[in-house]
Amino acid sequence: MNLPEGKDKFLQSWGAFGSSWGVNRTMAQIHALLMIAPQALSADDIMDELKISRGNANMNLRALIDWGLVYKELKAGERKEFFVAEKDMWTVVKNIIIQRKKKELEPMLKVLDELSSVENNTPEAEEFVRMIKEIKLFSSKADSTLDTLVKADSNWFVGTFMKMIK
Amino acid sequence: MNLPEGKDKFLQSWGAFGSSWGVNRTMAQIHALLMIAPQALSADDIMDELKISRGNANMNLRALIDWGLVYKELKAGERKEFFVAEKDMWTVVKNIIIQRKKKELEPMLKVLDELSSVENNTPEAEEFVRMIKEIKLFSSKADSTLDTLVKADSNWFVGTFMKMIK
DNA sequence: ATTTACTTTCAAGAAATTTTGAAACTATTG
DNA sequence: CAATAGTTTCAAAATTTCTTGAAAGTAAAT
Repeated sequence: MNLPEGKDKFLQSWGAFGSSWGVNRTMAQIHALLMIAPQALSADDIMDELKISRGNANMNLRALIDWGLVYKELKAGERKEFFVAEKDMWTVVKNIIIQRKKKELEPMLKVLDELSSVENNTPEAEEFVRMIKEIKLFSSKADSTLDTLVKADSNWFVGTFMKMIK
Repeated sequence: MNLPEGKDKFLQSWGAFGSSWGVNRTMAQIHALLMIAPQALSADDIMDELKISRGNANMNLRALIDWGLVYKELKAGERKEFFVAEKDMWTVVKNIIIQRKKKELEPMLKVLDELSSVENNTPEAEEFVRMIKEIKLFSSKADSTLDTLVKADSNWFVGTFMKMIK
């Protein structure tokens, strides 16, 4: 396979993959494009390569920057902004975990906490509270596991953890 | 908070939570409803409680059964089918991992494998292949970590792993 | 073999999400 | 300060995803 074919296939697949992971197709594709780019790209480069509008490129780039997956780069003497991807996969995954934990898991934990104080006088209410508590216990464990994972460094993940579970 | 309020809040939140995790809102809500139900529910019960159509209920129930998150239950003397949720959270999460790994991670690994044989003669192609290989390495590790996790039993997860990383 | 009870399917409609593009905005240059 | 180069915003359009409901399907009961 040659480069243009390969690039295209990667952009396609990464886009599809991303969209099943809570990152929209274009956002994932911009990230993919920047990951394989040997140097920083401008908004226009990205619009050209992915055939997307300026607005779309801009909005998704901002989101990627928010998530810590892309950085702005200013080139001396150039007026435009250039963009580079965070290329370390461990950092990429870590940042995604941080964002999604904050936006999804933590609010859920808060709700579960409120719900575990539902009056449990009937058998139905009893079952409800029992189940909520089980879910809460499990979710808190997942939450703290993720905290630890995020604090751990890449070497720990690829080294110790992998050895341990093998 | 009383039971009806609590139930409602849980169904709402779990629906929203699910939809950011690749499970559609209704599918997550049906699962939530069945998790807190003290006994098996019929399709009509589910339609009533969630105010959804028969078709919707049926399709999402089938999907939940496919994923191993819900079971059919036949009651003696009853012609209708009843449904119960898998209530063990570890099994729930495990089954979701199995499904998503198969549908999302594994195809991606296959693509990455094909892409790592792109001709690398130019600097751009070299960077491409280098990056693809890094992503592939990382993804294979994630893949085998998930395999191990799925094989491990609940106690291992809540016990050993938690202790180790704490 | 017909009725009755229930389940499944799927095309069309509704809703949610994403994308566009042009106008507004900001900052640099001459 | 006017012109130029570039960025941001956001309402409307396009696309994708989900839901409905009625018709078709299945199978137990009479």
